[in-house]
Amino acid sequence: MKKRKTLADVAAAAGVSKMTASRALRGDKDVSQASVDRVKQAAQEIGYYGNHLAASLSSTHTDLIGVVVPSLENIVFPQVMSGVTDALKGTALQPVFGVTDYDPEVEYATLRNMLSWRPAGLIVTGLDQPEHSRRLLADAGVPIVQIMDSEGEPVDACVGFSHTEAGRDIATALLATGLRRVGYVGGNLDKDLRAARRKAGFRQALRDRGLDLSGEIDGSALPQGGAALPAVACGRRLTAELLARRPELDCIYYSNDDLAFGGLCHCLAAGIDVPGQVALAGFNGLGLIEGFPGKIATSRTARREIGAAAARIILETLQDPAADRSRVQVLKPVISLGALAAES
Amino acid sequence: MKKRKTLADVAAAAGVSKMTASRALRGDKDVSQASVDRVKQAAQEIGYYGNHLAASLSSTHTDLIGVVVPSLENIVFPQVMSGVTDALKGTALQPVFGVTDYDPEVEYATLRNMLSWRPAGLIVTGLDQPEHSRRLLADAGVPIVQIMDSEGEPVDACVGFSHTEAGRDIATALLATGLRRVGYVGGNLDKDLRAARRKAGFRQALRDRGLDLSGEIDGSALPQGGAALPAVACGRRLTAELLARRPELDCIYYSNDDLAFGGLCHCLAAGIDVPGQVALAGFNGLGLIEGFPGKIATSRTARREIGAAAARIILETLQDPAADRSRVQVLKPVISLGALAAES
DNA sequence: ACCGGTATCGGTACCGGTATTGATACCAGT
DNA sequence: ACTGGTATCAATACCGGTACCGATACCGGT
Repeated sequence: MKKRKTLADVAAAAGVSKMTASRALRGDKDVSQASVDRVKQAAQEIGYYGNHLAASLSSTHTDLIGVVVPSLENIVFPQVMSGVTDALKGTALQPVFGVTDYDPEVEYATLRNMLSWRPAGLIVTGLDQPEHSRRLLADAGVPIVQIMDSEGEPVDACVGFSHTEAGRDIATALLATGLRRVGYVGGNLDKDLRAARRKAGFRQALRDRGLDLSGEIDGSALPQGGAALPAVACGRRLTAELLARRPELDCIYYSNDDLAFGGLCHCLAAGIDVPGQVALAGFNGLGLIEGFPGKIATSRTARREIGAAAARIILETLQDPAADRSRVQVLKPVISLGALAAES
Repeated sequence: MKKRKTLADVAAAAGVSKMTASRALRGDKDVSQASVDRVKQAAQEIGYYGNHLAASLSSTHTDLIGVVVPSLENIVFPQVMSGVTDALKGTALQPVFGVTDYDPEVEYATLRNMLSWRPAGLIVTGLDQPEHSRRLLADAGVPIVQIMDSEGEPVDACVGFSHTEAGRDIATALLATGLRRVGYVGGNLDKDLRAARRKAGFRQALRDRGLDLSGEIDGSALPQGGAALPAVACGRRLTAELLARRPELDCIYYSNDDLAFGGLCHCLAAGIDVPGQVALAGFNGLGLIEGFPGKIATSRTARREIGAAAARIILETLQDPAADRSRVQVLKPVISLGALAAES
């Protein structure tokens, strides 16, 4: 392989100094149009494309925005990433993604790794990082936006909503339609702390009315904890099990839409009327729910918007670091009861 | 904000030279255990975490693997990314993701951008990059793996399968069960060239038997081209339209599983027996198909495996650039006919 | 012709690390 | 005591750009 082209090559080819070539390519001023043309022409001809490493080291700043999410398998997070990407389109900033698998240690390592690239800003999922991660973020010296949550103290800024409240709200809405014997189906509560808070909020709302969960089951009931199973299939199996044990349930709350949808599949196959016989409620408002309009109640989260809003906060903070804006931005999920609404 | 810690700070705190500190932190040899301990201790105390920009510029190599995918909205690509991430876990290499929105110009820009970070390798979706992008890849001087396809000449290596063949194969399998009046529902064929090739292969297989598509429809039939609609809902609407126009169809092939699933939703709601009255076939083998086991035929693509295999090829090439291995690795989709198989 | 101002360009010193080479200390062997 | 080898560390020269500042050329005004 031939040696990589450097700015010096471009400069030589264009017959100008390195400095002028640098300015010409970056569109700096103080360069004659003639020089700009010659330099760009030369760069084009020899196939030069710059070196971000050198540029960033020299200018002591990058155009990178680190985005840390817990998972790629749950479509919600790619959608958040999409929102970030879209909001950054047309700006100089560029997103870089990292995945933590819901593991705080992996998260810490990912954050350290990202910071060692000296990003211009960081978007991190969740507010409940362990102390050492929080300190890392606090000392980073760049705008930090925590997303998908609003319960707790953000390191810097945050965009999201209260999961406890989300659980409480949908419980309240469901109870208002007259449902009373409520069950719960969960995924991996031990790792997904936000799902756990939704459940807690949900349960709290039940208790506030003198009720409680009339039955529950989670992924650990399945072989290998159900980890190997696609979420939809998992929800289907868990629902079958739960309804076998507690046929009297008139409502099931799931930790997310995929599971809830699996539940619907079971009910359809088993001839159980939804929501007449048993109502189902999920979380997120995924596209697959539209397949059976109205069948599943859900809280529609604004994940693309959250990603976009986070990106915008970073952008604005970089433009005007002084301006003080509200640190917490709440984008509350919108409850959709589907067919239940008509019945109530 | 206090000034960022540098290696010099660590060295000063530990009472050694910059060089020794560098070696100690990287685990190089020729450093006494006592020094290593002191340096690590010092780094820990002052909260030093390195600067990849400087390190990479200095050593003229990075641990970055660029991964370029067309979309994040289709869960298939996050799964590919997951496969890459997993395969790279435990190695020094680190994936960086880029999204092109199926736009060749965006792709070109993304590739240039990635290359200017001097990655150690590149994983790119598809084999049909335009000429200038191909040249960029060919001249990059790092291992390149193109994925999700095997038709055409790879720049370097590739892992995937033939989409033409995939379309042909499922057509053949469907026809073998006696189906004859076959329709097609597509998404954005104009941009997704691989989906277009599947359709072409599918159609070719029909023609080889003296048949042809008995009806077809695509996203452009919907307001805004159906772009705003979730894929499942889109499939549902398109299926309704197509079956209204061509009620005689006994089979519909979709450009992917999401659309096919939408079709199933329509049929269930409309009381159309699947696959008895009309058989449905999708593409990918997504988890949501498991919701109604056997209802939808599909070609199960090994996308996680493809991502992992691509990552492994890069790893091996970096370890031993000389070793010549096969440049094309085919991971053929596995056809699953579901309930159709039993009937035939 | 001389002056100051503007437009354009180049030289130098870094950015924060690492590869390389050279220096130092200490030891055993003879 | 002297030599050679080994272990450990430090100094120097970059990596490929950019910030900063000084230099040059050219202009109109007087």
